[in-house]
Amino acid sequence: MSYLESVITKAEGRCRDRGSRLTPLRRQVLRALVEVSEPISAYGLLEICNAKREEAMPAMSIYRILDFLVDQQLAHRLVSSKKYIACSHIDCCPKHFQRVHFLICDQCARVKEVEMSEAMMDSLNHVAGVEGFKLSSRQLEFSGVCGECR
Amino acid sequence: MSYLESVITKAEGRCRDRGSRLTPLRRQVLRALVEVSEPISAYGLLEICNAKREEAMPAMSIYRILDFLVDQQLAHRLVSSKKYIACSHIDCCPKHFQRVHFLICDQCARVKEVEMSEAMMDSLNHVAGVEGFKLSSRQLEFSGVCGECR
DNA sequence: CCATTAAAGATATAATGTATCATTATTGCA
DNA sequence: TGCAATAATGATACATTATATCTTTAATGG
Repeated sequence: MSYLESVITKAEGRCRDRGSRLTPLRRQVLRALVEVSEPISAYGLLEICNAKREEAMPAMSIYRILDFLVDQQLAHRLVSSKKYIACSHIDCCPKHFQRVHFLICDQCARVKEVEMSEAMMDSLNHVAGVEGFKLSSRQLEFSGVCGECR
Repeated sequence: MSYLESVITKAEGRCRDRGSRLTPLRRQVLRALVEVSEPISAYGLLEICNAKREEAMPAMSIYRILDFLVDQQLAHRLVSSKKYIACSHIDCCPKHFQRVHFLICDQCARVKEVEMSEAMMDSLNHVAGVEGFKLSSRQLEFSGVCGECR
């Protein structure tokens, strides 16, 4: 079984566990997202999907489905670049999702998911706490230059 | 002299020091941005400015001017909400700008600028470094709930 | 005062994202 | 099974955010 197929199977199981369904359309979108493997815009992904379909789906659908995939922790939305990327932990465990953050290369735009240590998150929470804020766990996006581009 | 006027005067000086000009139009936009004091979209700010003008300026102008203000470290662009806010350090020193990050309240949308300690930035750089990344100093946006909303 | 450069105006359009209502598919239950 | 309730998708329209490009006006330095 190819990596792609095993990812889809895992994803399907995870959805089922959460009481939701990875429908054929959603599966198609997820498959395309995993295949491109780099951040892609909603419309970019729509174009790829529609190229493979006889009936084009509307933009609304891709947004709905991407929302669903993010919700299911199968994909991430990168707010700084308005792009989407498949979660790099689909095929292992979903526990990473809460502490995942992103390193985004300014030059090649590639993305690396990283996990913050408890200690680091504690420090960040402390900084916020001094200002009276309670941080909600949300992903951080760091920009920089990746090893390959240096 | 009002706070607003002192801010504008400071801003003008800072621009001059950097060899650029805070033209009347740019001043008008900055003034409006300082006055609203909360994050506002480019088009929202455009509307406010145009309400005060006999001749409406085009959308292009507000984007150009906001880019300029961000460049001059007089304003910040909040990428997560696609809004702009005046830098809270216009009237003191510009040295903060490099280490400024944002706490954004999920509920009231208000924003607090915070500075990270050297130690914190070192830790973050270390995490990135392990993955081969060299972070470029860019602002981070943390979401959470502010003291007043809790 | 004129040439050069910077800023602003004008216009069009691209890219991103959402609202809403109709239709189709799925599921659970009598 | 068959039907009601719910979930997903289709279709359409439109709102919001952002940029490209060319023209005109203003400022600045010699």
